Amino acid sequence: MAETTEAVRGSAVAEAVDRAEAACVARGVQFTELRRQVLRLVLESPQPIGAYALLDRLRADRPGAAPPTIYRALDFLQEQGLVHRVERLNAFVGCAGPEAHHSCGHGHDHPHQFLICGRCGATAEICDERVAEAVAEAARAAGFVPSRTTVEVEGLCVACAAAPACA
Amino acid sequence: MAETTEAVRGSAVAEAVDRAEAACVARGVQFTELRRQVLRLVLESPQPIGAYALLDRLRADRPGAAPPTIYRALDFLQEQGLVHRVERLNAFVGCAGPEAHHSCGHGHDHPHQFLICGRCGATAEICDERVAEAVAEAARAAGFVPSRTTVEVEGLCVACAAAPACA
DNA sequence: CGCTGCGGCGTTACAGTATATCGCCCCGCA
DNA sequence: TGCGGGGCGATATACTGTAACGCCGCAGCG
Repeated sequence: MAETTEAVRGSAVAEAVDRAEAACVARGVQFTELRRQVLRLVLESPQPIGAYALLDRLRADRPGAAPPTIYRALDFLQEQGLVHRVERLNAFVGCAGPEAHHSCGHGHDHPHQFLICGRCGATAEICDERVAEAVAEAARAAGFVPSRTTVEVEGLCVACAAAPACA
Repeated sequence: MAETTEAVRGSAVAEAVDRAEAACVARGVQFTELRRQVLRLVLESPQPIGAYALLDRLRADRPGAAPPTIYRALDFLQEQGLVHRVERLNAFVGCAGPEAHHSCGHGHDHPHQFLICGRCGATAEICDERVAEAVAEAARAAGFVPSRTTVEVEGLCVACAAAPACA
């Protein structure tokens, strides 16, 4: 059962990595083996994962990996919109379907918001146009020219809200 | 001129500290000398200030201060809504007029948003109801029960946007 | 009075996050 | 062949944050 789940997840990850590679090729940027490995590790994590946890896992393949190794790869993946940073957690998540946002007219840095469960740690990415719009308008009203926006909500996910008594 | 400005700032800070103390007394929480000093230091900084920069300044008064000293004080001040953390900067700012938000019906953790200038580092706090509303609604639409929300916009402030050519 | 519990704080140690810098290699290009 | 840039290895270091222990003052209480 767990095997099936992991196999499914694994193939979904593999497909996402392949799509990412195709996108990078199309943009004329280098999708190297290191970047592929790091993206795979981020996508394989069911929750946001810290840079050093990522580094530990990367060392299974690359014993010599050091902090700059992982940070350089993460910087690249963020620039390409394949990975997002969750500021509240100092951690990283794979982007949910970046190509969908491109087809919606957004660039690599498409608007997004995070819903972070304070109990189980699950983090969902949503893409709400009204939120993005309201934030952009509030900024403009202050004479501010926005470039990148962070919206992160901490609270209880559906599952945890339904079971409030458990420790 | 600079003296006048600093004196004005200084007295404004002193008044804000006094208001904070009154609020804490009214709530039955302890506004100790350490907490007063840390709040003053945060308010005196024209920009968001890091925990360790704060610690350095605190040591002028308290040579023995260590990281836990500053973090405990900051935790308290955040709980009381007197200080906010800017996640993107790993830094802290004094809250702009917390009592105004209370009178508007918000608790100590009133909704707020930050506009962070990527060039000069100036950080403005705004309180836009439509943004807060849109975020809360988007979260609820996903079955999520929100508790605390972070909204941070990076971009160019009015002054820096008006002078785009300067290095 | 002594006991107990708790909050605030000092102190030490450590964990986790991030960047600077140097140098090598490969590859494309003149 | 020389040159330049990107990607990466490697070392060192800076920055941010927390765990754990213990002391002290103070309120409550038998």
